[in-house]
Amino acid sequence: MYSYTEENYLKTIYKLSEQGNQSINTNSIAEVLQTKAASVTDMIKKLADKKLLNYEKYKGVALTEKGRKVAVDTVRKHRLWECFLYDKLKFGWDEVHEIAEQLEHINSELLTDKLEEFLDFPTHDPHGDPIPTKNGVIKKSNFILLCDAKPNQILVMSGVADHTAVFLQHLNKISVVLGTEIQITEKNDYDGSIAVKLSGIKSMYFSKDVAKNILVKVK
Amino acid sequence: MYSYTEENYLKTIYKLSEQGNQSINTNSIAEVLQTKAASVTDMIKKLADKKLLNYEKYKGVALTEKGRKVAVDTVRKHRLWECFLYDKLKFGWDEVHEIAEQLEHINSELLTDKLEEFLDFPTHDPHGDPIPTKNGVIKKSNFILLCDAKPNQILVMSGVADHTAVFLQHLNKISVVLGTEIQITEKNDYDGSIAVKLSGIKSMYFSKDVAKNILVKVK
DNA sequence: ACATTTTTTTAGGCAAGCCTAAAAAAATTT
DNA sequence: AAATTTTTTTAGGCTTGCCTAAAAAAATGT
Repeated sequence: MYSYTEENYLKTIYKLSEQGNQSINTNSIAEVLQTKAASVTDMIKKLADKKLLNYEKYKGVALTEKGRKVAVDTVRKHRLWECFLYDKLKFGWDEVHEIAEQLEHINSELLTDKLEEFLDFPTHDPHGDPIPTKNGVIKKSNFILLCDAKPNQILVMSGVADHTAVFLQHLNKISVVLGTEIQITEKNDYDGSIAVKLSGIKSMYFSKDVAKNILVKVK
Repeated sequence: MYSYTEENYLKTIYKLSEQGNQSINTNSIAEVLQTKAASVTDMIKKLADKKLLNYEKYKGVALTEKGRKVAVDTVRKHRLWECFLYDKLKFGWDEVHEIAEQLEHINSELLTDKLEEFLDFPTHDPHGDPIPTKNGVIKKSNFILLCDAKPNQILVMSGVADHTAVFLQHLNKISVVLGTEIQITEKNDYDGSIAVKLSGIKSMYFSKDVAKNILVKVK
């Protein structure tokens, strides 16, 4: 239906909208997609012709409902494939993204549905991101950043704000995975670092850089 | 590494070579790939430049060892994905080919290896075709055509010569699947039809068209 | 052997998706 | 408000993979 490239543009615009930006500008799309502004303008025109987004010269773009559906479906497929790679093929959570970038473009509604069933209708991917339903509904998670959480509560590691492989590998090294219980024992205003207790046992320090990229919920 | 299109050309040339043809001509490639002879000449030149095949003007082409490896690996991935779709996602054997045509181009050696392990190292795909090993070795099956088999022996349905969805659906309808026991009770020279007994119970007739597209081995 | 048909290649062109360089519009600074 | 900077768009060009039409080579028929 839509090309690999078109789907990637739509997905990128969708994700930029989610991050609060109202209307998405050419340069930010170019940056995410590692391409040039002129190429983005070309593609934007094409997608506007196909009614996938609204575009007014020099004013940025916004997805139409049609465009949003395509984008969300691509995200859905991406996250389902990540679950498959992680749960069934035993890939690490730092390895699944790249392969899912390819798999998300496989075109078969029946395949997506059967995959979802095979995985037992997962609600979140291996990074804690919610999986859109077939109808395009995404349940907003009520996770908070670890750096914003109150001390002493028992928190459950539920997701990441930084999805890069290096960050995920760092979390592996310090044994923080989805489901790990975290209790903040001390907050340092000076550098934003925190002292934590993991699974009620292991005490350690998290730098602000780490604390601001871990999503938790109160147990 | 190689594009979707390049892999499809190599796979097509490989399959035409397997069917006995020594050197593969332009028109036959065009026919399989549903394209024009001029386009094939274009691509052949490109693949020859990349040392994936040997090409002499007007003399047809033959894969190099390098080209054969790419082709066989594509076949390997295709058949492994077919197993996944059939065994794990419960697709019918008439539905798996089309989706595997997309999945076979996913580029990750680790993924292929982990998929193979997850499927428990299958040796044959849902149509009875052998799965190449990681090193590119394909075990030649010693299956024979049902129409060439001797009467009264107990035969085991082991593969198909015709891979079209209509034929596979027809086999579904008459309850012939991989593993079904078939005994030829009568051969009719006039029209090539045969009388068979399925699983030692059900008697029925197979037309020559059916009998010549079923592969069996002697039990 | 020569004429005809078939196959293959060449030539030139098109769409998708990318690029650079230049122009135009918008935003920012002074 | 004018000048400067940044952002965006346009113009023109590239590669990949496809096409049609015409030319060239090979195969076939007489």
